[in-house]
Amino acid sequence: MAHVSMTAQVEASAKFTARRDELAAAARTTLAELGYARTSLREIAERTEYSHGVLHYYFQDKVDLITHSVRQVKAECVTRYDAIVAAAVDAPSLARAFGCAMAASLREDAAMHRLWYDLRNQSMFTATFSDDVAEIDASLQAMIWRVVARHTELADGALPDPATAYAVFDGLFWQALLAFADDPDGACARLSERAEHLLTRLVG
Amino acid sequence: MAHVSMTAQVEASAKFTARRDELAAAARTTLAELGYARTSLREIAERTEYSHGVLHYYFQDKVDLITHSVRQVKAECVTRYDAIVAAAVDAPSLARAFGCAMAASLREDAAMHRLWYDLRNQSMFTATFSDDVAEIDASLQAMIWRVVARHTELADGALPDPATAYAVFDGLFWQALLAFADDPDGACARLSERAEHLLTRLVG
DNA sequence: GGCCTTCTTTGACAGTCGTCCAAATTCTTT
DNA sequence: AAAGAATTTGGACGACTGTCAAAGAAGGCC
Repeated sequence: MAHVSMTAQVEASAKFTARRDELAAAARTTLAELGYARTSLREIAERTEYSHGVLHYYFQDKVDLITHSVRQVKAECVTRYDAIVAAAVDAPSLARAFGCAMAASLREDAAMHRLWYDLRNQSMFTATFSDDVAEIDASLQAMIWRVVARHTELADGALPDPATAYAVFDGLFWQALLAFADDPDGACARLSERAEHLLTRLVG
Repeated sequence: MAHVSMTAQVEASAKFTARRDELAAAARTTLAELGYARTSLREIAERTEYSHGVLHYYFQDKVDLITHSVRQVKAECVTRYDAIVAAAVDAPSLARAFGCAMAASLREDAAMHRLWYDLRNQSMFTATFSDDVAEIDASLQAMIWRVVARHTELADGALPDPATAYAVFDGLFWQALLAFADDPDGACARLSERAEHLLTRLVG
């Protein structure tokens, strides 16, 4: 029954990693809600149906758990604008769709974006997540660059460099996220308009 | 001896606020070094010549102390580019001087900027410093706007809005600060170049 | 000198934190 | 059903936190 034992093992392993992801997702929720500074393992456990001790069964320590959470963040937002790029037929409509997509992302995933900015900030002090953060940051920059490069193709404009393009839209998004708490609708509307305008101005 | 008593009081008060500022400066140093999440009152006290108990003699509680530290940050960086604006004779030289000034600020005050971004991030979770943070943010936006508006005067270009201008240069600076840890010289050089280029492109 | 106000230290307190572990429980296999 | 492995629990630990109060030191005033 070698293959039976093997499938049992992979099933057990799959179950193990599934629960890992489940707990890491709870950690993500907690981090997004309370911020890194006030997130404790007991707070995370309270967002699950388990007790706090189980976290050390599935993760080596707190850093291991949070690292897993950080890695989950990446998958959620790295391909967000690719559909828009693929569907774009001319530069103005791409710019408009991009602005709308940014605003939608802000509206729907504000908590996750707060978490991301918080963790990215932490990486300046702890250096524990700095590798993961750098990797995600590079992915986001590449994502923005796909939008900008496509817009340049459609508009026959001048290209900025990828880093500048990312920095600019990132600054815009951060500002909108800060304003989102007070005035969600206004923040989304302004972000949409400014992102569209900035894309056309930056590469046109 | 009424006036003697009064001057004594004034001197005592001055001494009191002077020590407050001294302790708040130590808190600032600690926050910049360790980050908000790991800054404790005992860590702050270790950066002074006093013991940890004295902090509660000069400040009501931890929030009071950190609020004082945040307010100190403002005075340090709100008029940083004003001399450049006053001295500018034409648009290209203003843009160049602005880029150089940003790079210099990054090089000389990297720790303070890290602190500022960390505290601004915290304001999204705690709401304790959100008023102070918003006030400083508005001051910084006004500072950037003075640069951009002056450049527009000199170049006869189109004006963006103050919020967008601030967001764009803030994003640029944040990115440079993150890169500064690995490669200080390169980060400063790139920031200088990009800020100069972006200013001319944004308003020209 | 001694007195009184101001300032500083020290130690304690109640909580919370990450971590660990033995016991209890659930699930799987025989 | 019995036995074994895998999973979960909940309490304990030492360390650290913000806060506070009592004791002590320092300095000006009589």
